[in-house]
Amino acid sequence: MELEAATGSDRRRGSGVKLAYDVLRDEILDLVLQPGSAIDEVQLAERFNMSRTPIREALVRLAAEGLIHTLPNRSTLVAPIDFLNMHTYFDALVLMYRVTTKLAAQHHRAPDLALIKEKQRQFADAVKAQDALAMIATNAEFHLAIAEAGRNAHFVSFFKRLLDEGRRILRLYYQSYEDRLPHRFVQEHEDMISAIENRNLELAEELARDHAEQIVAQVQKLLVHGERLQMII
Amino acid sequence: MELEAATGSDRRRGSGVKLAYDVLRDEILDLVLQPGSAIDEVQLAERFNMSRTPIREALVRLAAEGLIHTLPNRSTLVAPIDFLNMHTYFDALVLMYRVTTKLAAQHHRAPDLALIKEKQRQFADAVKAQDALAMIATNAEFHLAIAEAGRNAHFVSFFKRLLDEGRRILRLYYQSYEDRLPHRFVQEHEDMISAIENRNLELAEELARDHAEQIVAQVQKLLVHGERLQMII
DNA sequence: CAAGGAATTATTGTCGACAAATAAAATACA
DNA sequence: TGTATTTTATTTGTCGACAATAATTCCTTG
Repeated sequence: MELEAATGSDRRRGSGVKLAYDVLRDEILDLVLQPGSAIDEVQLAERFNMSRTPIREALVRLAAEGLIHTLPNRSTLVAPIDFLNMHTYFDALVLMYRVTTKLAAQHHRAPDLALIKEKQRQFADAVKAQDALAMIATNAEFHLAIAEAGRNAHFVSFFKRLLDEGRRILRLYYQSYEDRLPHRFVQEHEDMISAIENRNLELAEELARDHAEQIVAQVQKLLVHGERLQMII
Repeated sequence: MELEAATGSDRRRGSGVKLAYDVLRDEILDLVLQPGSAIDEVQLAERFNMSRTPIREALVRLAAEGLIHTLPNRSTLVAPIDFLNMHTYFDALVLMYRVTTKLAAQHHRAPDLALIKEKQRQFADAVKAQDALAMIATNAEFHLAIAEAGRNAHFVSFFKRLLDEGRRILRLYYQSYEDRLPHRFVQEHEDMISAIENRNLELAEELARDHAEQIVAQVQKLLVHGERLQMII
């Protein structure tokens, strides 16, 4: 039996940071790395078979996105989940759901709709398969596709950031529940698609708001009951 | 006559990046660095009397904020101003004006209001003094103070980013006009403060929207006329 | 003389090492 | 025994150097 890969790291020149960044980002958002836990540069450097320089660059980028916090001259740690101000997050999320969906109804073109429906199919499949992780991912992609159809890059990037942050929260949600409820979301998605397709701006926005508040209510109900989540803070 | 400072660079340990970041950011936003122009790392390293490492970190952070673009293995350049999609920027800006002002009316406390009024005084002074740069800066600070009073960190950071980006556009605006119009903005600010103080959510949002659209209209009127601005693209 | 290819140059991405700053441990002292 | 102080150790921030990639120049060839 051989050792894995070993030092045979012939990566292409600029790909080091991207690799570290992507992996770390996923691990943070999928709660593989505990919120609040410390991050060691040298350890990461060894793990990824590269020097500290590209690791640091990846960390700087993650810090810029708010996914890690850097204490000067001291450790850097995975950003904690801010349960106290959760409602501000939901406010922002609901607003972005509304705005992007409305804009999609206004500005979408044919290929946009095809992509949105494709993502919806994938989401439905994930729900059918009761694959929580896939649900979270495809749901985010679905709404991001809608946002793209709205053709406002500023909203897209802000929304994307919120959805990322939300991955950590939803992860907790799906972990706790037994994956029963999301069927309802599939139908709500379908309704939103119809509204977008018919260019019914008001309806699209209304459905998006209801959909968002629906999810928010579910998650909040869980958070109130589940003091056990406090463990993770 | 002596040479300036020379290599006597006793900065404190983590301050190098911050210095480079702050200076470059200001120079980009104040149009000292032309949008689209190239950035040379070595040159910056010499200028700031430090190695390329902290310079690179500053650049990575600026790139994360969208203020510079990095072409892999090639030069990095100051982010161009996207005149084509300017309307999407204005849409986002108007929405954030509305949302943050409404939230401020809802959640502000006494010290918030004091800070807002303080910023408003500074803005009025800048208008009186016809100091365009000060107007831009204090106006941004005024609206950011309002956003802070709204107590939603997500909105604050998004709004901050938009206002930063806007500094470059407003810079063009104030450069071209002869600094005559802004008096009107002072009164509009006063009205917004009153609405916030009286906790009149609807009025606050309405005034903020009008105020924002007022500014947008001014800038757009300029941009339509001023093909000369295309030079800067 | 134009076009394609080879050599040169410039600039970035990565590395290993060192030094400053902080945290932890060990020691001294009341 | 508990607190203050020195010592040690760990970890970050910075540096100079090297290597890979792309841009540029120069040369060859049709």
